[in-house]
Amino acid sequence: MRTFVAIAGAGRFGDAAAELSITQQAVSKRVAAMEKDLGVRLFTRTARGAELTVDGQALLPHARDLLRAEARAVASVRPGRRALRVDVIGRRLAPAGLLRDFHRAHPEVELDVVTLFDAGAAFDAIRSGTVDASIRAVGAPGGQLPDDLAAARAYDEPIQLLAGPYHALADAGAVAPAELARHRIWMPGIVPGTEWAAYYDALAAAFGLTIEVTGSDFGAEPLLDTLAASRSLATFVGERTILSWPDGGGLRRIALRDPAPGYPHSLVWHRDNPHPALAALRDHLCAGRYGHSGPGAPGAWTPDWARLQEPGVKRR
Amino acid sequence: MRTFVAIAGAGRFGDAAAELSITQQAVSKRVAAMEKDLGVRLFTRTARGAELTVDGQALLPHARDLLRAEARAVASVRPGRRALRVDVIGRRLAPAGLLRDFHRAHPEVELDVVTLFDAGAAFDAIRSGTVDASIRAVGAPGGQLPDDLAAARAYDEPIQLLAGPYHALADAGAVAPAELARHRIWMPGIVPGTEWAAYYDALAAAFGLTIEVTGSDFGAEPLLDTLAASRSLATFVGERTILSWPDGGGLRRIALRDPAPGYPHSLVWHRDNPHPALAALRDHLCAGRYGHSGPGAPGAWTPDWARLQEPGVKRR
DNA sequence: TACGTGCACAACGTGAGGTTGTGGCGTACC
DNA sequence: GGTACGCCACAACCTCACGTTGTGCACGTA
Repeated sequence: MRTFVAIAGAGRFGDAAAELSITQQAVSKRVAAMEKDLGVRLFTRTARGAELTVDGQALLPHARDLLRAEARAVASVRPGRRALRVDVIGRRLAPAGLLRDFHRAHPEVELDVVTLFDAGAAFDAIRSGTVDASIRAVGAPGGQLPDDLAAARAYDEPIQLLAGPYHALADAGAVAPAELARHRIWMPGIVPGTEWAAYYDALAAAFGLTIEVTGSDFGAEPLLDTLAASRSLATFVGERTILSWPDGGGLRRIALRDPAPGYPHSLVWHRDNPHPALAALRDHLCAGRYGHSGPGAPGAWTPDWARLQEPGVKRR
Repeated sequence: MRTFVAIAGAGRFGDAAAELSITQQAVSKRVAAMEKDLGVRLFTRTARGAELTVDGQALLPHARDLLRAEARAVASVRPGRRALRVDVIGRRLAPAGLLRDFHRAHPEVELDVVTLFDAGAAFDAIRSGTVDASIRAVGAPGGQLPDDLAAARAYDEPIQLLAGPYHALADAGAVAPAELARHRIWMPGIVPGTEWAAYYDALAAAFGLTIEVTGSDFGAEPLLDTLAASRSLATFVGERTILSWPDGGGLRRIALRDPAPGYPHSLVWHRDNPHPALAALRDHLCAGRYGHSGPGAPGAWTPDWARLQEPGVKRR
């Protein structure tokens, strides 16, 4: 393809060969092979050089696209001056949605999204420069932020109850967290020691809930399947979580009020990271575009340990 | 890249090897070569298979893009069921703009734009199935449409006068064609026998103009350069023509009125072409979205030979 | 007609990339 | 904790894809 584009630009096999630092004969062979593979003639050979055929004209923009895609692919892993690389806790969860918003707002910023195993791996990756930022809850006991990293609250995601159509609360417009003490909350697959576990531990302690984490995590589909059929089981889900459920299956999201628990997503980055796009991301996420009200705000609730990354709170 | 994507999907070198019909060792070598080329590790090898590193995760979507681009490139020249291929007379002229509009309105339609040498080549290409349609003026003497082709008027593009800031008409809001008999109109590079030549011949005859076609065509830039500095020279330009002029250079477009000459762009296609997107293109272009008023319409002018492709006019 | 220009074909050599065979390492299982 | 298994890496070998040089042919031009 590179040869093809070079010839189309140069107009002569020989010039393209010089550009590619190979012989004219090699260019001729490459074109012959390509034309044989594709089954069409790409150039008309004239006495003054080579001109694109109709098929060649049609192919040319696609060939350029291909080369651009290759350049982007290589650039995405080039150390130094690569695209902004951000870790999210899951591709269907709110942080990925925030990044999609950012990408829509700043289409010029090259963005790569990755998913690391846990907060420790994320912090290590940020400190080593492997990734530029992470969006996750920070401050949980046992998962302290290293000193050379900085964090700022981006989004307190309202937590909702997810229940099937036969559940007692199925038709409730909203429910208070304390009211859930009388119901079964089931969240299989929550790994102890993670920030998720710390958040739901704090939530359970604050409102006297019992959250069952028993059962292996077979993935989202069996969980939703079970929920849809159950009269007593419900689970928590973030407002912006995308459910991989074909048609909804009768599952409903029930808002929590009085207070409304929020999951505290923060942007984490290295204090010394000079990546220009990082500032743009920080501005986008932490400029109050996504609401976060803090634990003291009326009607909202977040864990105590999450308050450090709120605006205006200085660490140390 | 294909190997890389296959491994990322399969999770194991061996499975990817089976998928690609090569040995596991070959896959291992490909990955090793790729990692050496890029200078980064793409997979972490575990006892249960291979997992993507952060760099691998960042690369994966770009690798998929690359494969998609390759598939599109190959498909663009595949005989049978390829993208809709339309010939335009120039990439900066109105027909290309119409196709951009169409692409915006129907982003799902794969569209390839090519440029053929003249009407004869275009008709041959359409009849042979090499291209699906052409947008050009048809009906000019000597360039009759073959019987197996059909054409429909798409757009009567208003013709404007293009003049520099020192030209006598520079500050005229609009001018009548007949008034231009007293001025020099210069259009170098108009090839005799083309539809362009036929159109401007008809225009000159209708309003008593003298159009100078002397001088070789050195491209658009020298022409515009000369125009910008001239007190007496002006040229005709289509309303939607994109001028490759850095800052306008003081050039101004002066509308023509009483009557307003229009250049009659028609869509040409083969009567038997079953390409599904062709119907969509025809609907888009010929549904009156772009005005065309015909030679008899008050205030407008097109050559007599252009009337056959107007709506409601049956051929033969 | 002779010459210059530009692509194609032929013969040839080298190395990229495939194969088979084998070894090391981590995990799981008894 | 020994052992068996699964999976990837290394080594040796082979082959053919692809580059090279040399030459021929077609076309346009002086």
